Amino acid sequence: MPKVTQQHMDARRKQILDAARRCFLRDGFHSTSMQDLFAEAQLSAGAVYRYFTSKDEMILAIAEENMRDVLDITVAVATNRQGRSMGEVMAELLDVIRVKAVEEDVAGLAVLVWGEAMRNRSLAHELDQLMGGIRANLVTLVREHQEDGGLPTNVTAEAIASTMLSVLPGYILQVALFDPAVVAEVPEAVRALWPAPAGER
Amino acid sequence: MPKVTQQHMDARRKQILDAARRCFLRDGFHSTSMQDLFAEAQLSAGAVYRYFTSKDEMILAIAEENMRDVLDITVAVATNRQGRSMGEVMAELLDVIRVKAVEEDVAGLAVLVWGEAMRNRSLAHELDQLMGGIRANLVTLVREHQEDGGLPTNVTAEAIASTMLSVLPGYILQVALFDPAVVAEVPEAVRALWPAPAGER
DNA sequence: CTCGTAAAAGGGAACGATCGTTTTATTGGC
DNA sequence: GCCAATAAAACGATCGTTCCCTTTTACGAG
Repeated sequence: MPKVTQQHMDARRKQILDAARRCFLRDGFHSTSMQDLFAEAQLSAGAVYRYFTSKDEMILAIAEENMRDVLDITVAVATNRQGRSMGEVMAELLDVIRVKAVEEDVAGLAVLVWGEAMRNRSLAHELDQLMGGIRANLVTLVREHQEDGGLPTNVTAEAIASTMLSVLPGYILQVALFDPAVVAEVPEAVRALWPAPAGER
Repeated sequence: MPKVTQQHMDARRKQILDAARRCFLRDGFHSTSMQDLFAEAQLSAGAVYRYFTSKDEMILAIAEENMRDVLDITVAVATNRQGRSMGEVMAELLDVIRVKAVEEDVAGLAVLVWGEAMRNRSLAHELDQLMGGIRANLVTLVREHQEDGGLPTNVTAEAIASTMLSVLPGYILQVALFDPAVVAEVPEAVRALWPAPAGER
């Protein structure tokens, strides 16, 4: 017989996760102490440990949430193609990521997750699946643009998609760590590098 | 009046740094304890602290060494251009990085450094300078290939170079964390995406 | 060449601090 | 008056680092 409503529990959980996000972004996963986190969440140890059994579980929850966000972004952008060139799709993807980086620090968290995946095999596996999912979305796009002449056909669609995919972490890294002005021109360049074929312009 | 030779001290320092590299790659910077490191180096605490005043100093030394390695690689590849297409230069760069990733774990260490830069502003600044240096090398290459028609001229050379630069972290991330087969085709695709202009083939 | 010596290098126990977590005590709604 | 929810103190473990003692080293004197 719960004493509080489900929505209250959900709100508490969100309150804790939001505080954890801020702490982790400020100090990194392992330099954030649980004491820091309690203070940030304005809760006691007992309260937090009622919702999460360990620090690792919180790290995992936040990492997975961030990976879901990134996948959702790419699916949304890749689905809405309607005759745009490959460069236009990629440029929009980068722009959306930049916005989400400013609003929710999606980029900074992603960089932290990469580092954590280096010493956490299951997290690395989840990251592998995330990137595999993004690549799958890109492959179908690439294939369409190979057929209409917008992309070379002497290599596989998978190879080109992997290259497009490789642009994302570099962009995310720079948005997370440096002045955004450094990569401000990249979407524009991406559009120029992979325009619509001459016949369709 | 030193009591041991300089080369002995250099050897000890290298012995410690090599052990630290292995530890950091295995457990990450902050989950590696100094005790782990003493055991890996087969030295006592007193011995290690004679060569490094703190753990952070060791992290910094290893991070800077790795950044120097990456810059050296790009300078070497970018200098040896001799009429190759932009795609060929980038493909060779990726291939060299893959080899160095297997031999010396350059890629894994780079991913760790990115994460550390998130909570260390001076390290982030050094990383910014590293990427700025790589971009500077790419800009001159891009400019040449814009002139011979191999790359579009409706965007700046800096913008295109930034895009090329963005491919590197994504490639490094995947080489460090996943099966290398995942990105095996990328160099080939890069060659196809940015070939020499038709007139020069 | 041999030995004595000063000083640096190395070993390892021990330090206080802080870690993540658990336990205990108290509160407050039903 | 019960019981979930929270707060706060306390836990043992382990952290990075320091201290002190022993060993090893280079080098000058005989």
